[in-house]
Amino acid sequence: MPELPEVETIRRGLVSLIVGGRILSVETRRADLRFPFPPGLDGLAGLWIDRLDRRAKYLIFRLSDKRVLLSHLGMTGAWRVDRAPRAEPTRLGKGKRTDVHDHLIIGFERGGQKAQLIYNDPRRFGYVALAASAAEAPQLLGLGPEPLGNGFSPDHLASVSVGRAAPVKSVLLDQKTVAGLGNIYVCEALWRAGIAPTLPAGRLSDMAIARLVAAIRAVLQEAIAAGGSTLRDYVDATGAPGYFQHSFDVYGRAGQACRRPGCSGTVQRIVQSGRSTFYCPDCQSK
DNA sequence: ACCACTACCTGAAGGC
DNA sequence: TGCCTTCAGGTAGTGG
Repeated sequence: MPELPEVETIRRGLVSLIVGGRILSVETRRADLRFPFPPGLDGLAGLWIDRLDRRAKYLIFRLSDKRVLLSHLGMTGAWRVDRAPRAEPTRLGKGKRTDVHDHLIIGFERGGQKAQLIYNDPRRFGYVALAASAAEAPQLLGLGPEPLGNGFSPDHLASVSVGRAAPVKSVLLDQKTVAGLGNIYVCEALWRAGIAPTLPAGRLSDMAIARLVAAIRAVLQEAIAAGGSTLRDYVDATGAPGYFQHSFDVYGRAGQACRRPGCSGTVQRIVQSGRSTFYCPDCQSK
């Protein structure tokens, strides 16, 4: 599901619902997601949620004892807030608020009102982790710069591309290169920059690198403004879908006409490193 | 160090 | 209706 724009959209939606809240209880519905739940989750009761930040595709819940709860959403992870208490599992039938894929339920109180912060993840590729601080979270070490921050520059992309034989598509998907891109936005950015996804990263010209950095920034900013992209099941913290999928130029458009003015090419689907790549061979040539 | 491939898990969609 | 195959927003681990 979620690349940087979707995670950022979820973060923004959750902030106004949970920041300032006090955790009352933590319930896990099964022993593990992709990785086992960390021990001591129930020990979070009594702490306040001071802030909610994002780094790359991770949500960072900052707690009042300075610890952080990290959340990676994998392919299908989602957070939502239920205002009313959930129905007990014994109450079945229509209108039930339970879901077999609700794996983590954090009860909290905010402004005198009780609510639940719920993590749902059908495929369970996501996970949560606890760390003494964000700086000490191993998951965040080694991540490349934020694509919308100052650390992501043509110079940076050029320096990590030197000598690389791997296709530029694969290098951009590597979170050590730049943190937060996924399959959709890499395809879209390469199309905007007019660069073939198969080009070895080390053969990018300085001009191409400059176009690519600008394209990555632009597509992510536009996607955030649109609330992310909903392919099948992604929704934000309030249950609303994104709508950037209507702006895709290549992703999911195999066999359709290239949208670049003056280009008469057809979008192709190929497989790189086991993942679908969508591009126009006619205008993505360098 | 680099690169490609596989596994992890569930569900939706399409073909027959 | 149902069975089977393919595909899906990610990434950690393995082996060449």
